[in-house]
Amino acid sequence: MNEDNPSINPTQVRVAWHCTCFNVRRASRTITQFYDDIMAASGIRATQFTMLGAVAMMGPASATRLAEHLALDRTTLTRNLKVLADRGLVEISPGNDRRERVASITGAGKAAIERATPVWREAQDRLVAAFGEDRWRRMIEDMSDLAALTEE
Amino acid sequence: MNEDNPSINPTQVRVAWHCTCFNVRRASRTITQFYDDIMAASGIRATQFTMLGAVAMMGPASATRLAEHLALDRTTLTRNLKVLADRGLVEISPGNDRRERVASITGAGKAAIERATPVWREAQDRLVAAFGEDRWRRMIEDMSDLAALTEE
DNA sequence: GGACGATTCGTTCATATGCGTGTATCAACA
DNA sequence: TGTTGATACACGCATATGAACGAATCGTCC
Repeated sequence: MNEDNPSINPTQVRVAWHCTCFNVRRASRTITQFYDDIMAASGIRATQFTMLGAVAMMGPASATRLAEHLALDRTTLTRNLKVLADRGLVEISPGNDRRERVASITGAGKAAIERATPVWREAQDRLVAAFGEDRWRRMIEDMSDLAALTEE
Repeated sequence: MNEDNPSINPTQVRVAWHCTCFNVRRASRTITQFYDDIMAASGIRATQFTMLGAVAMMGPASATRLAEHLALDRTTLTRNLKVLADRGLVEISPGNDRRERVASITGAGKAAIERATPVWREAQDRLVAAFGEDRWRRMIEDMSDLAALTEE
């Protein structure tokens, strides 16, 4: 490694503040907290709400299929799912293929979704109202397209 | 908890796909990987590049000040900084106030920034080109505004 | 029916993220 | 000067994220 202590060009450093990755990660942090604060009373976080919804919607589904659908690493999904399984909100059972393990929503999981939906909606509505509905809709599409673009 | 196994309204579940939090987190994941894949050869990740840039730009700065600037929890920042400190890219030293510990960039840290900047720029340029420059610029502003809006 | 590439998954390692609790220090005030 | 509220931090707990490696299983082709 070059150790000769080169001086940093301030412009070069400052330009990093336009980094797409930094901006999207920062937004991800603040928005997650915004949702989690409002959803705290429901007992589940925004990330878990998404995961539960995916399992409920896709029915009994393998980890690989759920992961692809959420653009999430398979191992990450398995572990996030385990947190929900430990709380009895989803059930992990063997699939037809003996390699597969499929996840399905439980009664408690459905109840948790029902309970969390109003607070999720409150968070969503407050954010959309504050940001402006048209602008919000446009940004969701931008984010979705950007995810599709950078997903290999 | 309500255990009577209510049936889930498909519309209600599907609506979660419009969740701002889900969309921004998914984009965060795919974009981070996009940058990290391209930047892999440089030896530092996009998150670390941001952190190094912040330390370089803000000079010797306390964890609290850096954290506020990056909209990052202070404890998260301390630990992320430790990874860089263990590799000799930043230095943690006591500040004037004996409670404080300030971080500053090292020679190796500056060299790492210099080395990583071209590959970071390649990732950034490729993404901007693929997404469209005007649309990209607008989206960065949207994300920045949204972060400001949800940051309390 | 066995060899082999492809698929599905688990495990381990490392990083990223935030919360709660407790401790040291500081600054200001009675 | 001693107390007291505020500040800056470390540490432990829990979750979220992905890479690398390896094991089990499946399907296919000889």
